[in-house]
Amino acid sequence: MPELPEVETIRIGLAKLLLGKTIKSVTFDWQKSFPNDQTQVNKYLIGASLKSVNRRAKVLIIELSSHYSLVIHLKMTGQLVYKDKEVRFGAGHPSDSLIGHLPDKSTRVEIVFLGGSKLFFNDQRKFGWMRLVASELVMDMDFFKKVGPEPLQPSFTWQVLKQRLMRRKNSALKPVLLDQSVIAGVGNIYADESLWAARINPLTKVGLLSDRKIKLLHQSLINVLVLSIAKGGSTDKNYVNAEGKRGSYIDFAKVFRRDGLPCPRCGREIVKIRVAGRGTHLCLFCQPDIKRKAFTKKIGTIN
DNA sequence: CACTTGACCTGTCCGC
DNA sequence: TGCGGACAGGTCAAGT
Repeated sequence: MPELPEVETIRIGLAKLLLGKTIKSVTFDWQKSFPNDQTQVNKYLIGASLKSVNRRAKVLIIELSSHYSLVIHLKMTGQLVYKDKEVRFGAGHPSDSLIGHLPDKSTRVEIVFLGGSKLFFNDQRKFGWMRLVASELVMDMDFFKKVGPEPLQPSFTWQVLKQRLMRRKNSALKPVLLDQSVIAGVGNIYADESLWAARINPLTKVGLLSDRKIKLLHQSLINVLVLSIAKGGSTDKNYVNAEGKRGSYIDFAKVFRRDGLPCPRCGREIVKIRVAGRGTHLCLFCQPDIKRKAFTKKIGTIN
């Protein structure tokens, strides 16, 4: 669930809360969540201070003074929550926070800083991971070597999008948008939302897209991602920011998780289908299947 | 080689 | 109320 806007929101929060802090100790309860050996942890993590917090695609990279970095992928249910000694979660409006007492049963890694504040890596489904990697080797990790362009960089023009998409001409568009080697950071929520905004059916073959449609998709992707970052991301079930707070983008979503409700543009019912194994939300009227349209036209001609 | 399916996990929800 | 199964959806590996 954490996609580009959620990870970016966490990055901004962590940068504000963690920079300059020194790591005192680390504990973990699930080997796969943090597979480094104890020698490396003692040498490069304990005693190191935090220099910067960066993001590439859906991955966080916390650079340490030891010339090592903590590379973190939250996958679907991962959370990174900072807790200062003084901060009391549960204070404020109850709907603001999903986090109660920490650590809890989904806490996989707990990092304690000098002074007593803590960073919790929670992950219900244990798909996420955190890894200690020499900073100069981070971009050599397999994932980064093949990952596509950042959609919010100015260099991500519609022509770049077109060129990346056209490597997969025969594929349905949606799975291509989700492919991190094509574009970085887009997941299920923002794929559905940007396709709705651009009025493109998710099953449309990439090779059938006109330049006009690609320009529209390009702008829609950027609009959706920028708005979501401004709203602090989407909280569907698990996602919270570095302070344990929800994001509100889901209130602005037009189709995602809105099956059965009226399309905000035409009023017809939003449907949920399965595309490449993933739940996909769309308006069949606003996002007609190009193939089906062509077929209908052909029948019409025969008649 | 392009594309699909299964594995990794746990919690929740739905039907019987 | 319990129980099995589907579903949630990011990424890699394996299969067609």
